[in-house]
Amino acid sequence: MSQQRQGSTPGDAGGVPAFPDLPEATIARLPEYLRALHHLAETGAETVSSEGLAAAAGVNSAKLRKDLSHLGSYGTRGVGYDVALLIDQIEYILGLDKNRAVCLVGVGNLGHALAGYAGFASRGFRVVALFDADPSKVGERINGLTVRHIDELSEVAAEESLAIGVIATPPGSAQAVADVLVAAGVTSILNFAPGVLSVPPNVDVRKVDLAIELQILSFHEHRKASLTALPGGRSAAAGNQEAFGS
Amino acid sequence: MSQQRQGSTPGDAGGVPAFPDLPEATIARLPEYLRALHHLAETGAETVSSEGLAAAAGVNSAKLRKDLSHLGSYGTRGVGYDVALLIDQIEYILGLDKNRAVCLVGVGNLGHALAGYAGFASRGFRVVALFDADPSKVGERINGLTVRHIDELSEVAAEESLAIGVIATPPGSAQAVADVLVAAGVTSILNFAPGVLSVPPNVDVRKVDLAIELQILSFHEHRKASLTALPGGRSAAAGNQEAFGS
DNA sequence: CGCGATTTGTGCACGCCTTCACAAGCGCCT
DNA sequence: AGGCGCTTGTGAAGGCGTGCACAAATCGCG
Repeated sequence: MSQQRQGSTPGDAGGVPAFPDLPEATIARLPEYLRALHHLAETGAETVSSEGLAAAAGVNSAKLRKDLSHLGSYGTRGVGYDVALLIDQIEYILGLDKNRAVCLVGVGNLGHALAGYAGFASRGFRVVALFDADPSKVGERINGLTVRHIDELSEVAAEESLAIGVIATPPGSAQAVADVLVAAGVTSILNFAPGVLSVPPNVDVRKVDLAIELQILSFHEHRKASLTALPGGRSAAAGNQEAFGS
Repeated sequence: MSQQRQGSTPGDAGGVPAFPDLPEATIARLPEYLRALHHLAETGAETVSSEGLAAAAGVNSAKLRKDLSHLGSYGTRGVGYDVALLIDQIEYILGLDKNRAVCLVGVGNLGHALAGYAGFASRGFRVVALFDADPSKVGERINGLTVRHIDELSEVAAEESLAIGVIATPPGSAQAVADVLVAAGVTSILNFAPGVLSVPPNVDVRKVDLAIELQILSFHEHRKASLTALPGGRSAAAGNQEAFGS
């Protein structure tokens, strides 16, 4: 994933710290740390060691310390990290204090589920509008929202300041929907449709392809099967995660 | 993702080629190449150049050539790659010629959608069983399958030689379900529940966390917002993909 | 048969990320 | 007040992945 970044924004206004220049790999892990921290906060923990948090997030403790060091020194040597403070910091960096509005296009099988997915609301995202191109779906109510026709997208975007759009349409419609989203001013897209989207350079696209995940697992199955059929009964370990007392 | 691998399996039985030692990054891209190749095959193309296939898959052509070179020389200089041959090769490597059986645990909001997701069946995976712990869900019919109680999982696994399990339960149940799957002999797990799973080293886990994807996009929104508020109106490009004439 | 156009396969250099190992800093206990 | 144990933050090394640039190979045409 070849994201690139360059703004270190040295002297900035207000009391907010300058926007740090985080490695992409770190960014991808921050949400995982955040989830683990929320879990710890619920159990009443005031502080965590890098070792403890790393275990809860399924990573190496050195990696975790380096990641957190990129956003400043919020730990205390000999003690650990202040859970509440770290949560605030990560949420600020991720921009989750904005309670971002998300719209979803494509209310088919998958879109239906996403519209009702509790994990979005509980982690700072509000699904504010549902769209579909199929007239027979327009008007349907899902989880308190009414499905609207995709032609209304630009109007809604103007009212709600939509920044993030989710595409859950069949592959053939994905590019057209992306074009509509971009035209409406959406600058971040989460795409569940297989295929490559073409968007302007200022728009971010992340892709989730469920079949690809299965295919990768299938490869490892194939590999494991061809290994166990051989002499050395090597354990052939692969990407696991550490324990996490449920 | 710290997968590791070591078996180059030098001299092997039968006519099948020795199992190559592919970089993890390459493996993750093979499914994307495969999808693009199928698309090309439908349009009647006999051969593709690395440039053309790379564009269709949204990657650099040099990267594509290096990836393909890892699985052997299946291209012809001056001509390109044989589409049908390459499809067979990639499907063999990914183990998709086995038509793998998949079971799904957790028939809630998301699980319901996954059970009916057409993208699985169309790409070599058969969802053969649905499970849930909630007695009120057991017996429900979804897409031609009947939801069974999770206690029956081990019996079904014995009949169907299940290798891949999908977890779509609430976070609190995910670890328990993983334990059941592992006990039943499942060695690959696709986990949609937030949190870290603890499994034996021979079991592969891939995680898909929809909220994390949104959080990463939210970060980029935050970054872009703090950049546009500054002097140099840099374009601030990020991970896009190339065109793909639909 | 030879030549030019085209495209693959790959050696090499560069940069990012991970991991180790340790110095610096903090709190607690005596 | 001093010392001791614990934990963070980071310098340095190594590995992995990417992309360039070019040699090697193949086809088609005259």
